[in-house]
Amino acid sequence: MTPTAVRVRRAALELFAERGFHGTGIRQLAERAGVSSASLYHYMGTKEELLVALMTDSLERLVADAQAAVATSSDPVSQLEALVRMHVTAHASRPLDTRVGDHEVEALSEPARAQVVTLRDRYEQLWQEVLAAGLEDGVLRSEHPAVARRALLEMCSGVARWFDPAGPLTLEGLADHYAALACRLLGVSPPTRRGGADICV
Amino acid sequence: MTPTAVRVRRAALELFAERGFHGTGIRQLAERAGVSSASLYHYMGTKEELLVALMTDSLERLVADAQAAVATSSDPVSQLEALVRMHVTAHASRPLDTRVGDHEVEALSEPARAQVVTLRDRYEQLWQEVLAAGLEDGVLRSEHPAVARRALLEMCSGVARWFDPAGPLTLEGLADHYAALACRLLGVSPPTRRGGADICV
Amino acid sequence: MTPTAVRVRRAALELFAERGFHGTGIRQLAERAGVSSASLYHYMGTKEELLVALMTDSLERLVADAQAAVATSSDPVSQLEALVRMHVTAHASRPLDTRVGDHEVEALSEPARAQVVTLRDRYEQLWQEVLAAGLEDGVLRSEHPAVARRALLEMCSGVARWFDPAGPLTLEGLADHYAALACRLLGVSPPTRRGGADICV
Amino acid sequence: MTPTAVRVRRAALELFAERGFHGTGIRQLAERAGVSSASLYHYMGTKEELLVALMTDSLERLVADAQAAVATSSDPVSQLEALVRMHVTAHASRPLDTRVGDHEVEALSEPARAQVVTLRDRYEQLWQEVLAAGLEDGVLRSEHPAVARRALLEMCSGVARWFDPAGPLTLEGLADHYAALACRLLGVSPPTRRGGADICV
DNA sequence: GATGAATGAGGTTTCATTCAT
DNA sequence: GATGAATGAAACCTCATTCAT
Repeated sequence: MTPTAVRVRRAALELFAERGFHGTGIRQLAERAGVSSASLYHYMGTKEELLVALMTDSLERLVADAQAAVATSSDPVSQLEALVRMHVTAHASRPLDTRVGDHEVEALSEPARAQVVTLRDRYEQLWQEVLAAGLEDGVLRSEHPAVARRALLEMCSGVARWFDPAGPLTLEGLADHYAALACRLLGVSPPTRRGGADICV
Repeated sequence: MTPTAVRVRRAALELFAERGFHGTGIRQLAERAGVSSASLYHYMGTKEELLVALMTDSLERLVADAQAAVATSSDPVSQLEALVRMHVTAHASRPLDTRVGDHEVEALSEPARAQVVTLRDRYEQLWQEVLAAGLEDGVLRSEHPAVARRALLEMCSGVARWFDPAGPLTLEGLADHYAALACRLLGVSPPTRRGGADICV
Repeated sequence: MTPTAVRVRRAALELFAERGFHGTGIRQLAERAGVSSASLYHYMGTKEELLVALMTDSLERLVADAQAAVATSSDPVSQLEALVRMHVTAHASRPLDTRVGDHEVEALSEPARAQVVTLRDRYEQLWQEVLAAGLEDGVLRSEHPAVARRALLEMCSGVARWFDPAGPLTLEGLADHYAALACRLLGVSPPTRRGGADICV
Repeated sequence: MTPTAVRVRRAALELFAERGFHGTGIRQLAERAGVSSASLYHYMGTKEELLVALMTDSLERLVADAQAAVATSSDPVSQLEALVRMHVTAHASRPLDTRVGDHEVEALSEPARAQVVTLRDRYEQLWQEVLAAGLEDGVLRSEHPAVARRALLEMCSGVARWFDPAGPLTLEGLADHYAALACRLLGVSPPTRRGGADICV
């Protein structure tokens, strides 16, 4: 990718996150990227295809990272912790990607939307499998697993909307925090883990 | 409000929630409301003023309900529980309102945006006051109160994106669930409350 | 149709005939019709749909007139003469319609093109049936009927490109001329018709 | 001309004939010619200059061939037959050239249009001179010579729109056909020519 | 109260063309 | 000789809005 191509994608990411897909004009995009609006079309197909590219890249990266997270262990609790840490870190460090991914699915028309939704489902499927394994093993507990999964994801995704890297919390600290919270949410008894350290949620 | 006026607001709420403010055209609005696009202007000022009205109504109701929730008790823990129950119930039962309120603030231009942000801040201020009181009293505990407040709100607001009234969970059950979760998030020792019942989060 | 709608169609007909469909801009169209380019869209779908409407109307009229012409007699020679007179008259008096119909079929995209081609084929089918009947009866003669049909049509259609109503020839005279010519082209022996008058082609 | 230059001209001829000058984009041209759109500009001036070149070449060839046809004899009837045979052969064997020449004159801007029209007029002038000589000699007869000339030309040019070299008719046969037809059109008494053979038109 | 007609501004995209490499 | 990158102008079309009826 040429520097200009990178600038175009960066501009799109910023503007789609700030103002939404429909709220972003092609001319604003061009201005932010530092090219003419006609030149934009060397680096993208249509505005929508640009959105699809951004979403697809972001989701594919998330899926790959999730697969890697799951692969670190065969213990559902450890897998869940790894997923949460990865998810929170991703959302805190790349909030633009995730905000666009979360808010602009409705802006896509078929068949692009179906493709993106498929990717997102694949990602959530990984969480579901880990949760299901943990619930079957009895190391995780929940009255409403489906609800718990969504609540957990919403909570973790929320960091993209407020986390400030210049704030008092490091990415590492944030990930720790949320991993512990996830365990509580799913009934993992804390004392038996990590030498019983006093983890304040 | 005449029936048509109600239909216009309902249509706007649905479409702004579905497709976003910028993604909704005045003609779609008219069609959904069952009037001509010219007639729309008997029931609203501009498209943006319609959005402002929807947001303002929704937020004012939320603020009023929050004030009522806080007034039910002078105990910070009870107040927090009441806030959570109210917030979750509102988001689960009126997801369109809250989705519009959460996503479309950026679509407003000044000075409308400032007004809406002021209302939202007033709402969050109520949470902050309850949390601050609880933390000072020592009945709530948190390493990072600001983080905890936002994480809690994100988690609770999330229900607007997934709660299904036809699903297995009642609004009541959902509110119970989240009230308990909020307590855990803020270090309220469960055994001392409600006769030590085993509340599964 | 409102006066403005008529002006829009007239403008389109003139410009599409003069400069071609692709050579005519929406702004020229608007200017010629005396409306703004945005107002144009009250009277048409897209530019292409306007072209389709013009072509369809013109062809349907031609087909109807051809059916009427054929219905005037059961004698193939008389039918052919009626067809030629009608065709020549139509092309001489409405040259814009026929020029657009002849030149701009390629500008259409599917499925509109197929519809228009179907109409045109239906029209030519009428000629073919008359010719076939005449050939079978032996009152018409041709070495290459298919060639004769196309040559005849081309010759008759050509008047749209040069006939001048202010010139020395009346529409009536023109039609006479071409009817006689068609008879010669198809081997009708002139002496037996119209009392053997000296018809100069 | 280099092979690439030939390919460019061939591509332009095909596309201008298929889709018209305004309907053909520079990028389609490049693709059909197998070069980049920038490279196109090594082989042409502007798109319009390319059209002018194609038309000029085609018309100059036509003029030269017409002059040669006229030079074959001093008998107006023979000259007319030679012109018709040449014109029909040209239109049947090079339909792209003639279609572009016939349809795209309007696409030219001045002064190019004037040049092309001058060439076309020079061509038609040759026909007119032959017809005038024949009429004066009394070997050709027509009520409306101007009409006859245009009708004759339209009829002959029409072959470019339908002649199929793979069809039943050879170029030679086609030329014979049209030469005989032209004679009839202009009142040449057939019996006195070619030993009175029964020429079926 | 209701709407068809109208429009200036702006939407996204494509145009023919140039130029540095 | 060839081309990727770039662009001003213009393409078609839709926008939110107004107004006479």
